Amino acid sequence: MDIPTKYNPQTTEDRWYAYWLKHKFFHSVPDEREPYSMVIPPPNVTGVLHMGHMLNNTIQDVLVRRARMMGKNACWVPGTDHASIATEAKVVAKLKEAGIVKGQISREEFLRHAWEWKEKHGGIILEQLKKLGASCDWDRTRFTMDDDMSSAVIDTFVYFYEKGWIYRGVRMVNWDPAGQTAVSDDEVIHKEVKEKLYYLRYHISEDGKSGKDWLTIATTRPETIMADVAVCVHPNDTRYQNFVGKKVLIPLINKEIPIIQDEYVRMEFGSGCLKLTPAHDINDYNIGIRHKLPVVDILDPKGFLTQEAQILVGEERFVARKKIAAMLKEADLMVKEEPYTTQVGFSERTNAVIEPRLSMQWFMKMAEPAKQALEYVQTNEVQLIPDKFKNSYRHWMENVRDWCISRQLWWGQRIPAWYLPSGEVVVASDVTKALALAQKINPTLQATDLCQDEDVLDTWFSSWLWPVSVFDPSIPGHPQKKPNADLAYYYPTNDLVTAPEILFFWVARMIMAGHEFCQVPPFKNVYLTGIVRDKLGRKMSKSLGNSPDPLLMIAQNGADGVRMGMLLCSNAGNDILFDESQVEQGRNFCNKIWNAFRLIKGWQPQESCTPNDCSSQTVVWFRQRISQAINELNDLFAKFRLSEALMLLYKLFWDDFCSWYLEWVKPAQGEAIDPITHHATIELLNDLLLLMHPFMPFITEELWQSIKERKTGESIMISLLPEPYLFDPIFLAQVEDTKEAIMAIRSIRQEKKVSPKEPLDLYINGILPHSLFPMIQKSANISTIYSGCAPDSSGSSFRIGTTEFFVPLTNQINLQEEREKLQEELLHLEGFLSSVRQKLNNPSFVQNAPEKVVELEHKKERDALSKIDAIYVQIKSLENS
RNA sequence: GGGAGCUUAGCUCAGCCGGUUCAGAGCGUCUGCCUUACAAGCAGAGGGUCGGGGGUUCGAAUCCCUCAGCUCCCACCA
Repeated sequence: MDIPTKYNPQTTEDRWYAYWLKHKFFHSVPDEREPYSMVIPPPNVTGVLHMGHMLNNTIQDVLVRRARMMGKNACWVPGTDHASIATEAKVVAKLKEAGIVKGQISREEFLRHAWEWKEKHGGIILEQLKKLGASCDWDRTRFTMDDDMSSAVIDTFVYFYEKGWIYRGVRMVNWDPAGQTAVSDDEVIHKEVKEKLYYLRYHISEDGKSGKDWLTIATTRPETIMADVAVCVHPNDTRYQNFVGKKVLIPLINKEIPIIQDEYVRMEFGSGCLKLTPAHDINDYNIGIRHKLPVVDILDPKGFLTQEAQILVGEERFVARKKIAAMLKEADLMVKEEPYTTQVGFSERTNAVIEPRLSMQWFMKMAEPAKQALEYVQTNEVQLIPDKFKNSYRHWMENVRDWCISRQLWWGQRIPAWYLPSGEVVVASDVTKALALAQKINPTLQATDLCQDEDVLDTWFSSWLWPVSVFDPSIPGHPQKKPNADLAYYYPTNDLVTAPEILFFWVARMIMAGHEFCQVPPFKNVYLTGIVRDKLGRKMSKSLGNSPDPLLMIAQNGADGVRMGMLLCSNAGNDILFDESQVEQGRNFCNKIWNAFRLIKGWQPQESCTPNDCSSQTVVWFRQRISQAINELNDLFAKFRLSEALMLLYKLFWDDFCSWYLEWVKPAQGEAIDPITHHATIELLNDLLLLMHPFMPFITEELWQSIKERKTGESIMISLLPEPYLFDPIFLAQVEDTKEAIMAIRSIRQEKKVSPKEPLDLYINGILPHSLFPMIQKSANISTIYSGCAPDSSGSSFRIGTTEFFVPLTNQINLQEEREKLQEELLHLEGFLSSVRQKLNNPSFVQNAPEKVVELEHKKERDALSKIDAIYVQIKSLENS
């Protein structure tokens, strides 16, 4: 036999993936079967596979492969997201390297570069998914900026605008000075930052001149004082009563601003005086509105100080902060500075510090859609797994704010709004329609008079359509239209696998869009994975360098091993602490499967052989065992407990099949196997491979193809999972007792230093069926098994349930030791008995506990008594010998 | 500041609508083995007063209260 002793994934994986592709096994078209559909959470088009993707997509692949093997028409739609900010940032950086500045080229030119970049790097991540074994329907690959997908986005915008849910307004937004765009609240990450709290001296103005009195004002942002429009104190603050109505001078620029009162101010914070800077702080902005204060904006979109600032013009905001601090000190206007820890918002995409900024943006009203999206989850029409996320989902949906959907970028769907010279705006899906609308306002207008909005839409404004538009992009914006065959068949999808961090801004919004355009939510189950962390619990990140390279890992351990390593430690909703040694376990398991195959492959059945008692009983047992396991598996899958399902298969294969089944049916050295057992074994291995295939697609295909003659075009991945036979739980439990007996005898051998090669006798007194004796004989090397009580001779005894076992041993026995062991067991049993009796003698127990529980205690009592008797007999016989 | 969750063996976790001798699994550890598929292996073994304290109950890892530690989400406190 020339099969290598180690499984080599490299030689098989690419071959089988190509085979699957060639035969279009991943491809799905609507037919009469029950559909099973799923859409991939589209990764960033320019992204690279990381561990989070690995976990996420492994889970999806397991679900989809299993559904396919259950006879369903499985369709897993892949694709990528245009990721407007992230991609635009990358393209800008790339252009910069080539000496091209974004602001100096036209929008069209920039987009040409962006598309070029997308074409070049766009498919990488999808190619990587193939290495993992992902069985996506690649013919359906979508991109959120495909023409028809973009049309869907535009039509959706027009639809909601006409419905009155989209509006335009000046608001304080989260401004990303690096990306130079507004971002939504969800894209702002708050981090704790150690900063300084500066206490500044604002002199009271005496006719525009610096008076002798002054107020101390605490701020973390001294560079914004030039934008101050007032100083604010609490109405109840007696310290400052006298100053209210007076004016102070802004330090350095000596601009006069009023001292006002507002209850927002916290008297105990800082000095109790708050400087109001409406242009650069949301709270100040709101107070400003209440008091009808002006707005002075001193920052440009890039975060540099403007002419308005009068001083430090052209300085970057953080540079300006340092410089102004020095200037204030110099001018003796700095009372003190102290360390201060505060929350600062960072842009998720560019990591720049978010600048609150007033600007004209487009918003979508969320109150209405959120109500419906909440209800679907509350009623479990959309089931969150695990459901602990329901609470925070509800909290978010009940406190949802309007969604800022415009982005000051070029890469994305451009907002379909056109401005008239008069400043009025019309919204339509294209310029022709826009002109028609405009001409209703002013009939003399020409297309050239219209000016389209420069902004694009938030990426999520396209992603929320994903489960609809991948099937039928003509439906978003047109709910009255008849859906095409794909949408009618595949929608709603079954499961969605994604990360909890995008539960709100993606999952919830998909539910909203699905409801609006298809009247039903886009999926039934949402499986929320955890975050992949390293074994120290740190989030895996590029900067920490603690993320292993997934492709390298696959190359070293095989995709099956990696998939298994990921899944073994991942429960829905729990973060996974990933350690590469887990992948080793997966690799080892592949090797185990491989070697089981080697053994079976090496057997040469001989027609003249007939099954012995041990083999036939073993086959009967394992058929039932596998059936029991199938039932358990179905249950675990129904609850999405994938790692437990995998563990069950791991133990079923390694322990039950390899350690017990194969050892029991294995012919003695030099002997041949009988054809019946041989055939049964191949069938059982076949079933095991089928069951494992969703988790470990490659090795199972490789072996499935080799254990039997297969025709071209056949594949394990399109085969049906085995159906369970009837099984007898009592019989299965008896086999478990049999295994325990064998282990006990092995343990005695080890303890008494009796070689496994030396045959022993065994006495069994109890209910174990004789049909199982051959298994004990074979695995424990027992020459004869006697039924009945132990003889009066030296030896070692043990009990399993109420069955007694006795192994006669001649010289090896230390009577003293044996007696002590029995005494110890006796003591334990008596203690147990007394605790049981205590319960039974307690009237309130007997009265209150369910009958079943009381009866159980009685059984415990009887069993304990019988065991105790047996031990007494044993001790007595020890003394006699 | 508000909300959610976690704490069980050296590690990762299951058990938690109270009641099977219930204290479990995998990995790791220790001991003995190159035993005719596999040393990426085989056979054995050890290991936890279920975070601390209190309560409810005939009975608590499981329910309640409290304290401690950790994590995540949300939030406009200069």
